[in-house]
Amino acid sequence: MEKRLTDLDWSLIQSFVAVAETGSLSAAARQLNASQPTLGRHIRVLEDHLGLELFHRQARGFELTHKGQELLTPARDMAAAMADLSLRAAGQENRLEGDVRIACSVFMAHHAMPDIIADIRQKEPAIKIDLLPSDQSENLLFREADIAVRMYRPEQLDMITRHLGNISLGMFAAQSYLDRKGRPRGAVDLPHHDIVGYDANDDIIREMRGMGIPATRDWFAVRCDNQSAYWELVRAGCGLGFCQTDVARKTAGIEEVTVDFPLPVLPVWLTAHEALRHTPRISRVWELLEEALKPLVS
Amino acid sequence: MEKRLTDLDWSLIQSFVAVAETGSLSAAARQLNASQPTLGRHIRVLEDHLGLELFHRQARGFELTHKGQELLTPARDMAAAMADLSLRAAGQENRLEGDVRIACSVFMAHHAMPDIIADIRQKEPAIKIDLLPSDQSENLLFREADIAVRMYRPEQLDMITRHLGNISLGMFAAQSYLDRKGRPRGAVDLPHHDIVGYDANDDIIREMRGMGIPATRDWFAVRCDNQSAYWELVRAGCGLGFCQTDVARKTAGIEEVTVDFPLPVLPVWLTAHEALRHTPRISRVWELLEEALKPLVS
DNA sequence: GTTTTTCCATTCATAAATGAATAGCACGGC
DNA sequence: GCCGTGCTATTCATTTATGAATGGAAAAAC
Repeated sequence: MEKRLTDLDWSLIQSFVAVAETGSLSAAARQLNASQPTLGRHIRVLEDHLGLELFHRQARGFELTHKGQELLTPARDMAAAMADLSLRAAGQENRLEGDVRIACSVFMAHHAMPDIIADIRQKEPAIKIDLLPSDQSENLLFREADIAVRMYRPEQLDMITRHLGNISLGMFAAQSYLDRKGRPRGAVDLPHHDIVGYDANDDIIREMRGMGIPATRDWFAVRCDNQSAYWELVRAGCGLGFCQTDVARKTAGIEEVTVDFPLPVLPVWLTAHEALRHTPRISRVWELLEEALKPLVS
Repeated sequence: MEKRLTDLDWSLIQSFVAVAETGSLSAAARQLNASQPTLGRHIRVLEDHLGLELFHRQARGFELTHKGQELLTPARDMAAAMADLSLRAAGQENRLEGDVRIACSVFMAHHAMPDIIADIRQKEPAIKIDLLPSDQSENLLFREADIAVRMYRPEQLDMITRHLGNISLGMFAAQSYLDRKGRPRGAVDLPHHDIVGYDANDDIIREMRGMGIPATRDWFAVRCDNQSAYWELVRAGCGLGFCQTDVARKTAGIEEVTVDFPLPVLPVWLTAHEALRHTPRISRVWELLEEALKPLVS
């Protein structure tokens, strides 16, 4: 016998939102820490229950039908209410234990954060840390992360932010490269050198052009968007490259290259959701992060 | 390992709302068509996950803590969004089959509705009917019923309503009673008769006083709030009683008593949620109800 | 004061859900 | 054109959730 709509299991809507937003059962399964057959069954059960076809089945995923689109609005309202609830719940917790999720750049995840997190783990063994390396702007609103370390001022509402200071950048190269190609004495020498650049990411090009240096994509003999791999390329002698001075100076076999133009600094911000400011494990980790990051900035 | 908050199963919130609003695991289980141990586990899992105590355990049920109260707001937002979603889904259906839930008074559920529903079932075998006898004002907003038959003008927003007409009332008694006690000729004779009245429900008293008849609770030798039982009491000869004239006239062994004061009429309204007006099975049942109820009213 | 009723917590057999494994398909990259 | 990738659908062994049964407690009814 067909059940009433009020008997609909809310977790089916949870699955519906995930599939609608990711575009596939597999991606939704990864997002919800479930499996692809499970998500597939949830969508089928939901469609049978509502008597509606919510998705067009494509070879490479699911696409919302118009009817499915119509239902996504209230479904997202449920997701927003759920996020609100979990935020309020987290804000009320008083245990100095549990998980804390920290988002930061991929590069920082490779360099500064491992030692910092090792330190946090020693000081607070009951707190477990999830590290989210990402060069995209995390949406803290849905609590994909509890605390974020940012290189730009966060502008979301309801967030607490603190500017810790600035990281200076420098231009560096492997000694092996410099021995082979010579040491540039200024901007005029740069066209005679190999420079490691980004691929699709045009941050460097825009920054150089902003300084009056007519850089183009062709200037870069080696290009890579992954910042950690980028640094390994520089270290391997592929050319000149940019790096945070504190990281570079710790790297063996690397020399700082004199530049006669000013390089920008990177601001470093800590940010977290305002509702969590008094959650013991969040405020404790914030404290420890601040303590650890302060010496790295000016 | 403790899971992230975003991994919280939304159906736990569904259970949370039900327990919060009903005040007990058992009542919530009945409401959600689940079992008491299941609801108990859901609340425990939710509390463990959030790290919060949401309810005080009482001997006769669960009472929200302050923290639980705080979370009820977003939890109810989820419920509201779910109701909106299921309404939109229902509004989009195009099948002339499925369940339709009809709410009406207990009395009507006993008398007029069985024949009407038998007729609907014959005409539309693919439509299944749930009948909700209730003398309380159902909240159609959360779709406890799809269509309601009302004796007062529904005033909720977003509803479609139609006034079908009015049911007339009369005063009746069993022939056996009248043979024994005589036939009253007017209001002046009433104090010499037994009248079947209500118990806690003071509708009759208020109505009589409104007509200038100084009725009190003591006037009624037999009192019962259950309207079907009430009518059986009248039929059994317990005294004079009020009834819808169409129902009374079909009852063997019952005589209408002449009264020299006007009795009120009962308006009959059909009402349903506006969003469902084009849902085939809803509009079909509405049609059939209207067709069947029209002859009963003037 | 006693009995009845309603509730929650616990146990465990059963039912239902899950996910590993797999096949097949279509698209994208080379 | 071929190969690799990512996807969905299906099957079935395993895991997990459910609910029947039960005991105990407290409140309500008599």
